[in-house]
Amino acid sequence: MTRRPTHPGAVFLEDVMKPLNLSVTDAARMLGVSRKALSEFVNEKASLSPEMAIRISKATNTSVESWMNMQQKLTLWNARMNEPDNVIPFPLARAKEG
Amino acid sequence: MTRRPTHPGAVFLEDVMKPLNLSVTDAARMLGVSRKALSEFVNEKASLSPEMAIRISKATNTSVESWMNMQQKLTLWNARMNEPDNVIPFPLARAKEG
DNA sequence: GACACGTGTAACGTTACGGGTTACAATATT
DNA sequence: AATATTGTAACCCGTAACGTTACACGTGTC
Repeated sequence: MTRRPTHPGAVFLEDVMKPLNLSVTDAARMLGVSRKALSEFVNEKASLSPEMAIRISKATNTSVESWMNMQQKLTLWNARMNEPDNVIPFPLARAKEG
Repeated sequence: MTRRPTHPGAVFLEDVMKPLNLSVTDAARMLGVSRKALSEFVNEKASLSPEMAIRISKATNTSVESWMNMQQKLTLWNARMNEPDNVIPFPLARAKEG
C-alpha cells in the first residue's frame, strides 16, 4: 500500500453525514459525544477510537469492524513512517533436530 | 463472538518464543524494547501497540496485520463490555424523494 | 443592521496507557 | 553457592481522546 489510507472520519462525513444532511452538531448529539469530539474526528484531527466506532456502528447500523479496519490501516500506515530499525530477526524456527 | 479473543501476547509467547526457546530478556533485546514492555505484553498486562506489532513482524517475518487483527478483536471485545446506550439511530437514508 | 446557527478550534483539566529506568524478591538453572 | 531469569512495583514521560467553555468567523433570515 503506497497511498495514505482514507481517514474513517472523512468517510463518515462524506458517506453518512452529508447524504443524511446531518450537521456536526446534530450528529454529535445523536452519537452521544461532544461536538468537539466529532468535529475533530471528521476533520481528521483525531483517530477513530473503539468507543466512537461502536457509537457510529450503532447509529448507522453498520459493522464496527468495517470502521475499525479503516482506522487500523491508517494507524499502520502512520506507524510505518517511523519503522524501528533496531530489530534483530529471531533465529528461524527449524524442523526439530536430533 | 462470545468468548474473549486470545491476547496476541499469549500467542506470541506460546507460538513464537517458546518454540524458539527465547527468554523474555533475550526476545526483548532482539525486539529493541525493554524487558518490562515485553513482559507486560506476553503476560497480557499491556495490549499490542502498533509499534510493537511492527517489531514483532520484522523479527518474525510475519504480517503486521495478523498481529494487529488479534489485538483489534480483543480491543473490540473489551469495548463492547461498556457499550454506550445513549446513541440515537440516524434517520434512515432513503431513496431521494421529489 | 441585528440575531440565530453551525463550525473549527484554542485553552484547560481529566483519565488512560505504553514505554523507559531502577530495584527487589522469588524462582530457575548450572 | 553463584548466576540468570522473571514479574512487577514505583516513578517519570509523552501522547491521545474527551468534556466544558468560550471565541471568532461565516451564512442565512427577518
